[in-house]
Amino acid sequence: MSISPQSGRPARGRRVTSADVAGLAGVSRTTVSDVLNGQRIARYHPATVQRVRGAAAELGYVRSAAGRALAMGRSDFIVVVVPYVTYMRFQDVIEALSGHIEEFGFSAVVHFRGPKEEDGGTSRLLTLVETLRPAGVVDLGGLTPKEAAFIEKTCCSVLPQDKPADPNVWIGLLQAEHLHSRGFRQLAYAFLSDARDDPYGQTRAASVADYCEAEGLPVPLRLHVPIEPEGAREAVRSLLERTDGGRLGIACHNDEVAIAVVFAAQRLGLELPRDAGVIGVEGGDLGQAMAPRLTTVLGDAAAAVHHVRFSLGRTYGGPVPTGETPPLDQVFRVLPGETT
Amino acid sequence: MSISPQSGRPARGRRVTSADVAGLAGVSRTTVSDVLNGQRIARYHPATVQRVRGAAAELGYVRSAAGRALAMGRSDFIVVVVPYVTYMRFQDVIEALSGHIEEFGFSAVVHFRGPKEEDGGTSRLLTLVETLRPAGVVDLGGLTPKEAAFIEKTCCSVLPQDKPADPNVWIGLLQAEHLHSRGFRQLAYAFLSDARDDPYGQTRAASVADYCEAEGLPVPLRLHVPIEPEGAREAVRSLLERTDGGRLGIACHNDEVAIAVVFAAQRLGLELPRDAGVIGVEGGDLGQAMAPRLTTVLGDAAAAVHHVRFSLGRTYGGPVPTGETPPLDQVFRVLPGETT
DNA sequence: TTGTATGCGTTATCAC
DNA sequence: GTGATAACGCATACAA
Repeated sequence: MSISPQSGRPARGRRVTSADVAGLAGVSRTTVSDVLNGQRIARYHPATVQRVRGAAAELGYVRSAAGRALAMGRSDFIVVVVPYVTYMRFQDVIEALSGHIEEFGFSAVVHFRGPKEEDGGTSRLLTLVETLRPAGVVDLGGLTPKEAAFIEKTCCSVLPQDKPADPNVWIGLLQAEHLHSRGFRQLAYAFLSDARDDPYGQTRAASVADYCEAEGLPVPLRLHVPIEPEGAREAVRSLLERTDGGRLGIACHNDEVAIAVVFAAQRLGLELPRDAGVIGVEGGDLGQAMAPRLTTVLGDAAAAVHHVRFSLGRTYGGPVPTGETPPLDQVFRVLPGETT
Repeated sequence: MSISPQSGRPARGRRVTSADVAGLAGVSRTTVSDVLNGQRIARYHPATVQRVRGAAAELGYVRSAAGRALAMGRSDFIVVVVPYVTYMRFQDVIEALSGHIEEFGFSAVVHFRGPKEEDGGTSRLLTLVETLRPAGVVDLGGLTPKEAAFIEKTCCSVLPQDKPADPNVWIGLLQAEHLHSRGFRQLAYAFLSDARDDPYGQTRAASVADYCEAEGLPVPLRLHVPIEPEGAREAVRSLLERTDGGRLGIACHNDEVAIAVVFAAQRLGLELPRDAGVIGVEGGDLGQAMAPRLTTVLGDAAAAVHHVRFSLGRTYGGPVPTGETPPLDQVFRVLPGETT
């Protein structure tokens, strides 16, 4: 049994351990652990606390994730699962989410899902989760119920637990509502024609369909639009052939698709919004910078993930977040342009 | 001291450990470790190897990252550092990178840098690195030399070690070259006007400037373009005031900026490419779907990060990757549109 | 209020 | 060829 250094600095090259801090501060490792975790800080003499903190700072001590995870049975990481979708304003979401997660003392680990990577017991995600034993998993969509159940059972909670009105439902609704309010009765949903599975698009399209049914509008048409002039024109043309010639309101998967549709329609001799209406989503300012200005659904990334903060607070009992979760109708709103 | 289960299945609820596998297979933990890591597999009896593997599979055993990291001194994670830039085709890069990383048996942990988050000893990144003790760090740009040195010193290697011709240099060069070849002699670089620090933009602008100097062109102008109609128009107008009226070639930070510039120029009565030229970058197909079709620099995300695969192979001595790293002029190329 | 002993799951060293 | 044992760094129940 080697003698742990009871005083002085640890040998250079070795990583600083809590024993080193304890040695420098002249206390036990237990004390160091308690103080640095703010566990039972009240019980210790203030001077002791200061000594420990000073020693830790002086040595540049930082807890080992490995040791901690091993002892506690789970790590301080929270895995953020990003579905396999093309999502323009994506970094903003991650940024906001990371902020919330770190506020609770965790570190965000972003995991991008691959194409058609479901179940199969041995998916990358499941392996990561079993390997890393994270404190939690934040689902940005695309997690199958089976997977979620598996994760919950084997290791940790999946947030948000209470599916709080999927934002995609709201987005589809806003798009349909807006188009209808502008006098479009025959609606269509434009998917991004792409290898991606697009769980978001499915939900939004379904939401549009629900709106139409509720309002007594015809069943919405569907089209798949590639981001490329000829393909987009083809898609729109084939769409027009399927209509009775009435004014068509097209809800698009994102602003990229919307832009492709707008120019395809123009090339086909349609005039917007006289002959057809187009609305995008994701509030890229991009659509606003071009002509015609694109009508779109503007989203506040930070607000959109705000409810995760509540889930975190509830699950990990940290400081209760202040402020209310913004209602969805404040998170997303229609930004009227010149295409509807 | 509790008796470890020497046979039978482990208690339900407990996680499966290598001792469980050892028990079921009737061997020691050492053997399990060796076999499952393919360490000295030749020395063991084939039947033993099979028994161990079978037991592991049956129990659904998966190594604990924590235990492994603790014993080895470092984890099997590789941190991918994403700079604080808006990067349209960003998911593709991460995807390709993750693929490479997992090919070597590591897991990718994507870390997004925040705004103005440099040095300061206690940055999020440095904490993560010291906490997680990753096997390596992949720098997508934005890591200061000081930070890189610190990381290399305290824990692990930073890839790619041999800065292989920064792609951004190449991008700037391509843009400048193309504009020049279309007869534009007075160039300008359009930054994205945004809170982001934009290490990419700086490099690209510098590259454009270098080209101009080498070719005897006037020093390129600079402008900052917000993605929004009025602001963009203002930026372009103020740019025009600073020129002698000659044809202006504008290299843009990305396609978003380029689109904003194109429409701003149109609104100011300029006709492209007669009065001015605009070239974007990032090869969003987006620019191709609109009118006028945008001239842009098309990039192959997978190819762009291919050199990281080599760095990985060199550093971790895994299977030597096959195929050559594609030269930069195959990774990026100009896609001519109607704006130059 | 502080120290001691033990376990977490893995890998490495060495004895058999 | 295979097995026992000692770290690795931290947290925690328990003894003092």
